[in-house]
Amino acid sequence: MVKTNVDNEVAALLRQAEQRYTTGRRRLVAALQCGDGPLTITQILATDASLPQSSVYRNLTILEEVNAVTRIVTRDDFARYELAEHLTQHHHHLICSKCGDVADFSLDSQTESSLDRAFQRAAVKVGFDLEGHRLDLLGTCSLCN
Amino acid sequence: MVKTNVDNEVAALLRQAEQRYTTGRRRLVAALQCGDGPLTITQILATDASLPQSSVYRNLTILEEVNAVTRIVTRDDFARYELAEHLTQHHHHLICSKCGDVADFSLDSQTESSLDRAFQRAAVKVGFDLEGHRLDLLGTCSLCN
DNA sequence: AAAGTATTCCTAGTCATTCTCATTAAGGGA
DNA sequence: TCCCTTAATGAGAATGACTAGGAATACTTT
Repeated sequence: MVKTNVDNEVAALLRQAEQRYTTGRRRLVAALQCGDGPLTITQILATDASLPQSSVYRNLTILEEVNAVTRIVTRDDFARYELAEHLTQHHHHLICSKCGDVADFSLDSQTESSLDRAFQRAAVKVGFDLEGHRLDLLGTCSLCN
Repeated sequence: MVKTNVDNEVAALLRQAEQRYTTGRRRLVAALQCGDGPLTITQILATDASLPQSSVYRNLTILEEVNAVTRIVTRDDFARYELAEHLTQHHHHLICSKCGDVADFSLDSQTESSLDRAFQRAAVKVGFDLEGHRLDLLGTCSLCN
């Protein structure tokens, strides 16, 4: 299953950094796989009440350092976390300006690669060394309108 | 001049909301026009030392409500502010992952409009009411590499 | 099983941001 | 122009998401 693969890959990433894949970290990764978009700390704690807040913060930091998790900041005043793209797939975000929720979506690969070329051109022009991009669509989600 | 136009438009936006365009707010708008990208509170205070911190925060909030200013959150733990797009022009951001600085850039209008169409298609598919988009290029700025 | 680490998780900070409220400025009417 | 009402200011205190300290606990290796 997908879950097992992700587990294995996260375990490998942690091992490379001489970190353990403990029960708490497994539960954290499992919680992140639940939502269909990045989750806030509060949502994570709600998903798995056995996780203590301070450990969630610390382990998310470690998982981010190890490149297993990505931290996302929208306009709310708290961060959201999701599994890194190489563990899932390249995608973007739909951000609801009413409820603040964030959901995933993808563009077809043709659009995506023409985007990449345009971005690369723009970056080179100003001497910027391009590593990636971030694309968010802003509007109102289907639940809010 | 450009400056005068922006001033007039900001004044109109504030008046619509029954807010005054006071000296402090004028200085704040002037400061925002200085950088070639969104500014942090610290940068604003450095640009115009006569502005008191608490007023800058409050007035930025008001200017944002009135739609004269946009608040931007990157991965740093503090916000950046810029004049709203309708007061300047549509643009995107180059975010340096080393120093955290944010600079503006634009795509040619052809690329931009094909982007818009692709986004609209993706949004419709999931019942999302699209209002705008946000595009950031991540990498290293010319000063940092 | 014991020693040596890595990890947990409660607690107490930290710091960007927001609130409070006494003071000051702006705009309207006489 | 001079009040007069109301909005805006600004210095300091409070808030709240997040982080650091450190004693207790869980692995791992021998």
